[in-house]
Amino acid sequence: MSPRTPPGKTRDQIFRFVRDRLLDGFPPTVREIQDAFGFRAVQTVQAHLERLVTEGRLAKQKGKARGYTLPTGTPERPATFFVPLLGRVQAGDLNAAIEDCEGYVAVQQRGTELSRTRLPQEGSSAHHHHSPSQGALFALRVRGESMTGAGILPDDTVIVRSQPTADSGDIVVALIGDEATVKTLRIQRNQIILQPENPAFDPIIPEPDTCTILGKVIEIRRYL
Amino acid sequence: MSPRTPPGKTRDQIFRFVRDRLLDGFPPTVREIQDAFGFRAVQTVQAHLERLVTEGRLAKQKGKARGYTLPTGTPERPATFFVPLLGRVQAGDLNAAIEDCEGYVAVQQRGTELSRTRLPQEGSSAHHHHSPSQGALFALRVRGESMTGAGILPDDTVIVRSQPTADSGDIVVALIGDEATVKTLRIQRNQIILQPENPAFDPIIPEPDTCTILGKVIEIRRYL
DNA sequence: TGCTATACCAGACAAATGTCTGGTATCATC
DNA sequence: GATGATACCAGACATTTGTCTGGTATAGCA
Repeated sequence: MSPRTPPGKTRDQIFRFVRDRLLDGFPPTVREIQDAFGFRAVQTVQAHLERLVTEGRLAKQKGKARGYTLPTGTPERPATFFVPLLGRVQAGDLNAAIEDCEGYVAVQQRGTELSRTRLPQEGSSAHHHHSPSQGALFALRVRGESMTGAGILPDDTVIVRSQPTADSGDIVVALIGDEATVKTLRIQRNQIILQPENPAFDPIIPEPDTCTILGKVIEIRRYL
Repeated sequence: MSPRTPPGKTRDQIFRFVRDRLLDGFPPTVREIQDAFGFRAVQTVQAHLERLVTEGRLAKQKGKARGYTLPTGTPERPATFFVPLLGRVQAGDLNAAIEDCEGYVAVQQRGTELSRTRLPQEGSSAHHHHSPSQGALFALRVRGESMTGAGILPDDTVIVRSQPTADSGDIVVALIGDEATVKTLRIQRNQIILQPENPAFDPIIPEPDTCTILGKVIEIRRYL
């Protein structure tokens, strides 16, 4: 029999082990934990895991292999999913651009977008299509210096939530003619103004029906 | 028998399903995939998975439950892992800050950092500690306006690679006294200067041995 | 002393899950 | 038509893995 450890200490180490494995994307089995700690009985591990669950530090799916997870919805591990990084957006055809994207970017669910939570159980249905419907996310590389005043530099990546309208003051991606552009949206007297955040650029007041709002920028990233 | 699908299409959807599940941190079983797609035979799924592996789109651990993983970072789909988001960094004790972090941020491997890949197989050993050793990543929330000129605003999140030194011109996180700060590093005549990117702030020329470079900023994020 | 809680062990059972063998059907190509 | 490739099905088997029952030992406490 292995030497006794102070109450709670082994359990704490087990928790970290499991947590690390979960963050690595590969949940451990009870026997893997057993081996890692050198226990000679599975039950030892299960007792610890059971307590970790009752303490709320872990969640489990009964009977499932590798069924331990971090409790859902905790800031410890927000849901993560992939959004397509679009190369160029041609006139209106967002669907095509999404099908034919440059790659995918990992985005984490944030507090305000609880609506589109995707639980592991729901999964993706078999014939699920990426669609730029209301609420879908995509990523876009920024061109030009028109938004430097808002801390958006050329070559930054913006994460965009598709929506046909936005509030005044939101940073949006709009399609003017054939080109997608990032600007601050201003609405004055029912008129749409696309406002650059750089004194060297002039506001754009698009003719009606020549401008489509693709969505609202919800995140900005820069890779150095 | 279900209707036939065009060659490769079903497989592509299976790949996405598996990939999404992996990013959610819970690899699927073959039977879960089977159910999700409505197949009446497990073998159907396994044939697809086998091909995905030979095509290099998936990797697997033979015989293990939920044994499918994404292959180590291809440029198309870079490896994604979670780095700790530190609350406050107290004097020198980065280890403690990492142990006691606010949460985790999903970061994708980028071209230059091939060195520190952590494979699922290596796993964590039982008594493995997170250590901010050379190359480890962590995230930090930016305070203050001293870097607005570089497009880094208050409350932005920076992703940092731990390293004890950096090149002149790099944006770094440095520990001065008790406080962690983000600045541009300048080295002139063997002297270290921490340069704000905001005319309202003065450069910091730290006394020798009162300044530790925690690491280099490799990514910046802003959530709107 | 007895009681309870904790840490751990031994061995078995049962469910989940990976793997296999052998089949049908459709499509394209020679 | 024959051939090969692909998509799919049916059912079984074997391993992995979760779960259970019953046990020892140590520590703290009334």
